[in-house]
Amino acid sequence: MLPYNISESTKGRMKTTSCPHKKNSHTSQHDHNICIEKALSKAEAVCRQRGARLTPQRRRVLELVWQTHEPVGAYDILAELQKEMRAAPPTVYRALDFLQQQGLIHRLASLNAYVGCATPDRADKVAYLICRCCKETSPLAPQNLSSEIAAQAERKGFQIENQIVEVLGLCPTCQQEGVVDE
Amino acid sequence: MLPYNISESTKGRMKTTSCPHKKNSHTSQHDHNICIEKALSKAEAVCRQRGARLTPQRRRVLELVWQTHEPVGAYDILAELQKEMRAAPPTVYRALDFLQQQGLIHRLASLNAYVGCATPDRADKVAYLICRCCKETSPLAPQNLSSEIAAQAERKGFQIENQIVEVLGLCPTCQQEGVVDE
DNA sequence: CTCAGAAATGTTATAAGGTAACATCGTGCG
DNA sequence: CGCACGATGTTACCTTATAACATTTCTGAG
Ligand SMILES: [Zn+2]
Ligand SMILES: [Zn+2]
Ligand SMILES: [Zn+2]
Ligand SMILES: [Zn+2]
Repeated sequence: MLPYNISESTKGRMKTTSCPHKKNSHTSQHDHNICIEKALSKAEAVCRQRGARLTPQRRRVLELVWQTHEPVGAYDILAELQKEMRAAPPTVYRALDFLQQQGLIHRLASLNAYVGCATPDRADKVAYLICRCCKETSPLAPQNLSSEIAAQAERKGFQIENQIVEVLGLCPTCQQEGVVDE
Repeated sequence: MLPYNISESTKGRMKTTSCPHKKNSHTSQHDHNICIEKALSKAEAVCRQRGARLTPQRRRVLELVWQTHEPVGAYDILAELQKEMRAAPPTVYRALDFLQQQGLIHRLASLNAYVGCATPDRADKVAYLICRCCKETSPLAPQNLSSEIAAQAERKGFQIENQIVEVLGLCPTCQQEGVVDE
């Protein structure tokens, strides 16, 4: 058996959640292949323009992140990669680091997971709503947040490099379904 | 040797950072014992008022979190506790969970670490500036941020339960000292 | 072309953070 | 007393991430 094999609990967890009403999820309401294609071609364009090397592996990892609109864990990606090749954690983390640097994905610190970014060309600071039940994410318009943060930081002489805004709660669907208790 | 023993790299890391100019840190510019005393007495008061039980262990963990204004890792606290008693990770995490529920500490998701909260009586959502070099944290005024977030969330029918705002960068001191490269 | 340096990837091992599950203890109340 | 409940103890394990070093692949200068 390979080293770094994936535990049963992790195995096959890709795309599944504890959410009882995944049927209504964003992902199932549209042709997601289009999302993936768009993301990949945009990534190619952005990297070409910047002289960044979107190697086949990095591209593949990006594709795997984009398999769903839910945040995906690094080891979920590793498990998928291992179906195709021999792979160890550093392979995945390096690719994720690269993709993050290029703004092609974002890491959600509250979930230790990654989501694809649909607008890697915009240097926008990012903010997300995250449903604690179905894990769906929804980007917030960052302008006002960022400017307020920037103003306060400037007042203190603090030089911003990165900002994390993650709002946890219940999405409309999960509220309707009566999901309760924190 | 005890189980859950602390690695050499972690051992004694409490209160140390990679920051070359810790001398200027907030912590060294004031009588920190006052901070600790204030925090503990406030905690007692808050818990008494709420009927929450600030047991000796929980109190001790809170005290350890307050040893510094820097964020402290759970295993750093464990290491300190183990100098006094036999202790395992759940002991620390349970105490941290309790303290967090009471708003006595906050977890910084971007650092996997915890800081004491000086205003546990206020139900304010919290936001922090975090220096990537010296790790000092500085709370942001959350009102405008929270109201902007609330407005956007409401527009989407999203029910907020918790929010994380962590701004990473360089504090004034570290900028002066010429810390560079991201 | 070629070869040296840089960038990317492979490989092994381990660190660091966190939780499940079940046993035990202590205290207050019927 | 005896039981219910919250807190703590204990063992074992899981998940996430990185260090360190070897090897391969790419790229550009000469
Ligand atoms: Zn889609
Ligand atoms: Zn939901
Ligand atoms: Zn202080
Ligand atoms: Zn600093």
